[in-house]
Amino acid sequence: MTEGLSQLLRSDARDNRERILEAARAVFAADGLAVPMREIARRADVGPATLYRHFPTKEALATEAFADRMHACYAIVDEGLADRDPWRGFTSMVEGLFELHARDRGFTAAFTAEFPHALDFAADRERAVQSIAELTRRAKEAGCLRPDVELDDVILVLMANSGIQGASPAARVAASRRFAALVIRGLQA
Amino acid sequence: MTEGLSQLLRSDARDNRERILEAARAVFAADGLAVPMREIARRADVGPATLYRHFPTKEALATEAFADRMHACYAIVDEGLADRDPWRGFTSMVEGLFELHARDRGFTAAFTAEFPHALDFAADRERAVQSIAELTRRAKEAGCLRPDVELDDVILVLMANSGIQGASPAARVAASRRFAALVIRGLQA
DNA sequence: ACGGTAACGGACGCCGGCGTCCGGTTGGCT
DNA sequence: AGCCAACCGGACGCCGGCGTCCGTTACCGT
Repeated sequence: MTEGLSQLLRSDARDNRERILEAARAVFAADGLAVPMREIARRADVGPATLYRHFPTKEALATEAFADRMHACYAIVDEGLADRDPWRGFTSMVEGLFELHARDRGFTAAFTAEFPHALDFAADRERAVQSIAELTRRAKEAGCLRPDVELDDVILVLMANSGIQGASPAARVAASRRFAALVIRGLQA
Repeated sequence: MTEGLSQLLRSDARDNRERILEAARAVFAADGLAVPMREIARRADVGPATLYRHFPTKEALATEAFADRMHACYAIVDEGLADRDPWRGFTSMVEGLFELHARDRGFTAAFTAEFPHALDFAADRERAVQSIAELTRRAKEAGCLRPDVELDDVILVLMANSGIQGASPAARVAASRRFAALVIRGLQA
């Protein structure tokens, strides 16, 4: 869909659109979703009107900008699902998602639905959640995961991970890793 | 200090000050620290100027408003410290702090130093942190806590707990309790 | 009861973000 | 080369929060 539109766009428009998305990704990741639209426009070296023409609302911009992170999410979950060892699949999924969220502040906020009326990819998120549920079920069945752990608990720790804030992204990632180890220990049978 | 000033204040001023603090506590707990000062003034049935006269900055207001929560923090930590059983002291401390933070959104934000330049009670927090460190040391010495757990890990889970958001306070508290159980399991030897 | 003064709060100007309009520019097609 | 339409972005008006000033109110001491 994006490529389809891009083909119909004039070359300068396409360039601008791409630079806007790049700037949005960078600034969202670093500072979260609360940044002014104009700041993104500035970084993309573009006027405000151009930004608003391409993305009428911040939600639309975020949806596009986070599409790749969303795919990364799928990749992580699917990779875990593909692993023969259910427990290793489960733990790698947790670790992977934790790190992804630790690296990108804005995506974390978007994923945990801090957004006014939920992003467009709410449905996509649902799909990921179902895969996580499957992964959880398998790990539990294999006797590696404590039997009283529910899907909600996994969502819960994901939310909790988003609470880990730190000055530098590096510190966040490091803290996130330690937290992952602790959580996995707590979930293990 | 507060009572000292209150004695010197005229009766209407004292009333207003108290109503402002009450309103601030309520609205901070429910909506966090991001609420406009004027909203607090409205709820306290007071003009903006009066609010600013009593508390020149939002930081000053928050410091006063959260004083009681801070005392509750101390109480929880000291209670844990007073317990004969180091492990039970440690776990009750974790559970107590988790619940306190789950009940009050604003205090959580303030405690995890989300505030611009840290609240005045940064020193107080330091004191609490030292008590937590002592509690951690004892639990580790008793062989109940895993030996590789550091103070930072306890701080880490406290931060993580602040990431748990929910529509209703009740939901937050419930989620927080489950999280506490999970964390304690992960920390146990 | 009455004067003096502490305290109140409505009203003001400032600032920064928002979303949009329109004159100018530039890409693409003949 | 030249035209047209798509596209750009500076500039505008709006809004909401901020912090302060000053005329008015009402508390307290005599």
